[in-house]
Amino acid sequence: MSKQLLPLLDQAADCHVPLVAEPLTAAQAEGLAPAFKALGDPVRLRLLSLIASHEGGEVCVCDLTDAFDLKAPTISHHLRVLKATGLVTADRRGTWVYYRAEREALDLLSGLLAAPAEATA
Amino acid sequence: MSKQLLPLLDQAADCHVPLVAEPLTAAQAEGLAPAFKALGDPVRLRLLSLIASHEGGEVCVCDLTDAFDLKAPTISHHLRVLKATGLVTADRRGTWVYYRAEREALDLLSGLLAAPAEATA
DNA sequence: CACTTGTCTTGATGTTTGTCAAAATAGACG
DNA sequence: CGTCTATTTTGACAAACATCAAGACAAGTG
Repeated sequence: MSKQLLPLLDQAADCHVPLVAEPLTAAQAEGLAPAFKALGDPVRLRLLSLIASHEGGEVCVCDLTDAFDLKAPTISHHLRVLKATGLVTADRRGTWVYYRAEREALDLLSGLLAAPAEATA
Repeated sequence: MSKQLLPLLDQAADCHVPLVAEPLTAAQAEGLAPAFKALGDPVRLRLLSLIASHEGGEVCVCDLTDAFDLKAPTISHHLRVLKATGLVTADRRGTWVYYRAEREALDLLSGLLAAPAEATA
């Protein structure tokens, strides 16, 4: 119920209106910026894409590590950033840890950038 | 014609498919990340929102400066970042410079995060 | 041409960030 | 319980960043 799926997006959850429609408040902007910042790194963007697009909805870290020329700690660091914003969630099952994309968070951000219903000139 | 409305989003313009649908290539991610990074700062997020939501579609820098507790050079810096990614365009008319949001760029990013047509489970 | 106002550029500074090596934790398997 | 693999945490360092003061540039006004 009061599950906190979107840690950093929480306070901003009340703005389902595109930022094109009305100016964000300073508080909303501070709540939303970390999510975009998390997407602002090529590695994290690919990580999220790999996770979100993977069949079954979840991916083992071991599979993610192989897709990059980066050491495991670096991948782990980026995953933590994504997790901190609520864009993904982690779930350990035995030896392996699986990451899953949080569509709710993606929808929030997508809607924020979308055009407001009507026109697109 | 070959107008370059989306400087940094240019190379990534060929991915109109949500990142949920299929994994981004490294090149696509590198092309897109700067745009999200530009949105990853509270000040820039508010700036974009102020510009995009303003009646008439454009805003004078002088109006933007007043909305923040920041010096003019700082605002100018953030506007330049937004401009470099193609999220906004600038246009000097006489004494004042007007900024305008580039809906094409916003649509691209929004679509990238959107769910792929069908389900939303 | 001088003066004023609006905007941007340059240079400097303290903070944040991406990356890795080394060490720590978590679980499986003898 | 010891050992092996998977993942995370810690610590360190260079690169990138946000911010400002000072100065430069643009354009309108006397």
